[in-house]
Amino acid sequence: MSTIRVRLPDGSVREFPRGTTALAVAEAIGPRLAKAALAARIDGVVRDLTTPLEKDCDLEILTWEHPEGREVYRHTSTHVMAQAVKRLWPETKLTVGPPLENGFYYDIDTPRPITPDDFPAIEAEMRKIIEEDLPIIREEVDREWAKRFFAERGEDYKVLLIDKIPEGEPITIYRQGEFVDLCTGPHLPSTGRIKVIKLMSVAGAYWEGDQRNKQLQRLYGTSFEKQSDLDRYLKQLEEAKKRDHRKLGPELGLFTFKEEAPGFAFWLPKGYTLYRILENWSRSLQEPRGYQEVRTPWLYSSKIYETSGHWFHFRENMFTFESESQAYAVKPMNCPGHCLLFKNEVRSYRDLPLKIAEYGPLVRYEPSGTLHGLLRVRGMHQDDAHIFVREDQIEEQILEVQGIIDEIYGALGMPYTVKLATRPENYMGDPALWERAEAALAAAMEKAGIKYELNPGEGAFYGPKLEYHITDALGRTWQCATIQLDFQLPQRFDLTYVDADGQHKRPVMIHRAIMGSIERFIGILTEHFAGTFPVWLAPVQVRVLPIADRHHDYAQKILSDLKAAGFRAEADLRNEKIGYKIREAEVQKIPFMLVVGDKEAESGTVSVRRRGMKDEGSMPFAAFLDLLRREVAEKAMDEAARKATTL
RNA sequence: GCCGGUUUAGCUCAGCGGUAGAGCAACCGCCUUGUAAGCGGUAGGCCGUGGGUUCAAAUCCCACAACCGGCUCCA
Repeated sequence: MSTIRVRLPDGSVREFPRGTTALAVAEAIGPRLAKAALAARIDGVVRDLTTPLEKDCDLEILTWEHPEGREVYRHTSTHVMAQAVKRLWPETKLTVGPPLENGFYYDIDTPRPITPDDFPAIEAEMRKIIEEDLPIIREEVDREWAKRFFAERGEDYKVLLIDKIPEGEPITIYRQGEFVDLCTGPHLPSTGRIKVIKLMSVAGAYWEGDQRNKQLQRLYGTSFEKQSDLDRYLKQLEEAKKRDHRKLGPELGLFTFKEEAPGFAFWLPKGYTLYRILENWSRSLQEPRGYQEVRTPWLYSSKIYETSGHWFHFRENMFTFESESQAYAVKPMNCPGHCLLFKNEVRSYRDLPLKIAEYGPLVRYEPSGTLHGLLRVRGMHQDDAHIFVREDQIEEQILEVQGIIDEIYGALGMPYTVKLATRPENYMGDPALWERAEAALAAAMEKAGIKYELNPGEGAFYGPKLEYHITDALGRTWQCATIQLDFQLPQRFDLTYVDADGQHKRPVMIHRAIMGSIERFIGILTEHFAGTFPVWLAPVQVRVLPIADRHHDYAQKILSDLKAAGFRAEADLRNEKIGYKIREAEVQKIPFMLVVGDKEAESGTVSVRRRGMKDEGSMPFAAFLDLLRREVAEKAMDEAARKATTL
C-alpha cells in the first residue's frame, strides 16, 4: 500500500503517499498553516515537522499557539545560542539546555565566565546563524559511536549524559551546520525559523544540580516569533518589578532593610500596622477554637536541640554561640519549647487536644546568598501552633485547621493546592510510625474532600506534612500553610498524658502554621495586591484632604471622628492644591480620599473619592462611616484591589 | 555558601584619571487653591568600607560588606 490515512484534529481524514512529512501535510492543508508550523503531534507524540509519516496516524500541526510549539521553538533557540557560544569560544563544553515557560537556558562550561558584556557578540552570532538558515537534521546513532564522537570533540558532559540514557533507548543527535548536539528533540526544520531572540541573564548553576559538582555558567535567553511579543514580555517583567515588595515596601512606608542587620526587616509604623492586623486576625480565628497563646524563650541550651534532633539535622542553620562553656542557640522554631510546656504539668486525656500557639521571634541562619527581601529572612515570626492529641483525634483536628486555612485564603482570594510530603531520606524514627502518620494525613484530606498530590521524600525529618501551595495574582505559587504530623518529638521528649484507664500514654503532635512566616506572608500579599491592600488590610484606610487652610478645622474634626470610630486615618494639611494631594494619596494607594471644602464644611458632608476611581460625589459623613464599617466587616475587595489581583 | 553583576544626595540616575551633577522628594517663600504633579528659592554627598597604584582616584587594582540575577539549601 503506498498511501496512508492521516486524521486531523477536526476529525477529517486525508490520504497521502507513505513517507510524506508532517510539514508536507501542513502545506497541503494551507500555506498559512505551513508557515506557522513549528512541530507536529503524531499519535500524541510531539515530533519534528520533517518526520516522515509511515503509517495511518492522528496528526496535529503545532504552532506558536500551542505550548508544545513554543517549547520546540525555544528548544531550537537554545541550540542556536549554544552554537553561537561554541563559535565564539570553541573550548566551551555543553551540558543541557532545556526550554522554559518564557524562554530557555543552556548550562555550559566556559574557559572564562560569560558576562552581560558578552551578550551583544553572542546575540550577533545567533542572528548570523538564523540568517544562514541551517537545516536541522535528526539522526539516530549508535551508542558507542556517539560516545566516541562527543569524546573526540571534547564534550565530556555529553559522554556522561549518554551513559545515563537507559540501554535500549535510541540515541539521537541533531545537526545544524557545523554544530552537533546530543538531544532528544524535537526541533524546528531550520535555524531560519527563529525570528526574535534576546539574551536575558547569566548565572551559576551546578552540574546535575549538586553543590559538590563543578559550577557551570547558565545562560538564559528568550525568543519569540514577533518583536511585539518580546516587547510585551519585557513590559510584563517591568510590571512585575513595579510590584516587587522590596520596592513597594519602602515606598509605601511598610518596612525597610539595613546593611547593619541583613535578613531582618525593620517594620515601619504602617507596615507594623498591617503586621498586627494579620496577627490579630489569626488570634481571632484561633482563640474561639481553644488555642492558648504563649511566649517561650528565644535562647536555649543546645541540649534541647540534641533532644529534639534539630542539633543533628539543622545545627548548621542555627545561630549558635558559647557562654560560660555552654553551647547555646537562638530559637529557630517553637516545637521543642512547646514540648517542655506540655511536660510542665501532668496532662490528662481531658486536656487533649491541647493547642499551644505562639507568634514569637524565630532566627535561622540562612546563607547570605539566599536572602531575598521578606521572602527569605533570618528573623521572622510564624503564626505557629502545636496541637497535642490522642491518635483518634488527629483527623478532627486536621479538619479544624483546614477550616482556618479556608477562611484565611478564601478572604484573600488566593486559591491553593495541597501536597502530601512523605518520608525523606534523613528521616528519624520508626518507618511503621511514618506510614501511620502519612495514612492519617491522607485520610483527613479524603474526609475533607480535598484532592492532593504526593511530594515524595519532601517531609520534615520528624514527620510527613501537608503543604498548601497558594497561587498569587501573578500566577506564582508559594508554600505557606503546612500541617505536619509528628510521632517523634513526643517520644524524644517523653511526653505522656494520663488516659481514662489511668495508664500513661503518648500523645501525637500536630505542627501547623497557616500564614507561615508573617514577614514572608506580607511580602507575598504586597506583591499579590501590588500594594493596593483592600480597605480592611490597608494601613491607612482614609485620608482627609482639605481644599484650603480655612477647611483645616473641619478636616481635623472628620479625622478625629474617624479615629474615634476605630478607623486608620490621616489628614493632608499641607499647603498644596487638591490635585496634588490626590495624586500623593493615589500613589500611596490609600483606599478612600475625603475631599472637604466650603460645601462639605457647611453641610456636614464629605466628598468621597476611591483610589483608582473618579470623584463619587458627596455624602453625609455619618453615611460614609456606615459604608466604611460595612466594607471592613465584609472584608470587601474594592475595584482597585480587584484590578490588582486579576491580571 | 557558590557563580556573575551592582553600590554616587531620601528616591531614580548621569559623570568613568584632573576641584562632585540633574529630576523628584525635603525645607523656605508666593499663590488660598474643588478631584492625579502651580511658581520661585534654599539646603543636602569621606561617590558602600578598608587597603593599594598614581603628581592626582567616584573613576584603575585587591580585599571585605550589603544588595540584585541565578544555583544549592529551607525544621
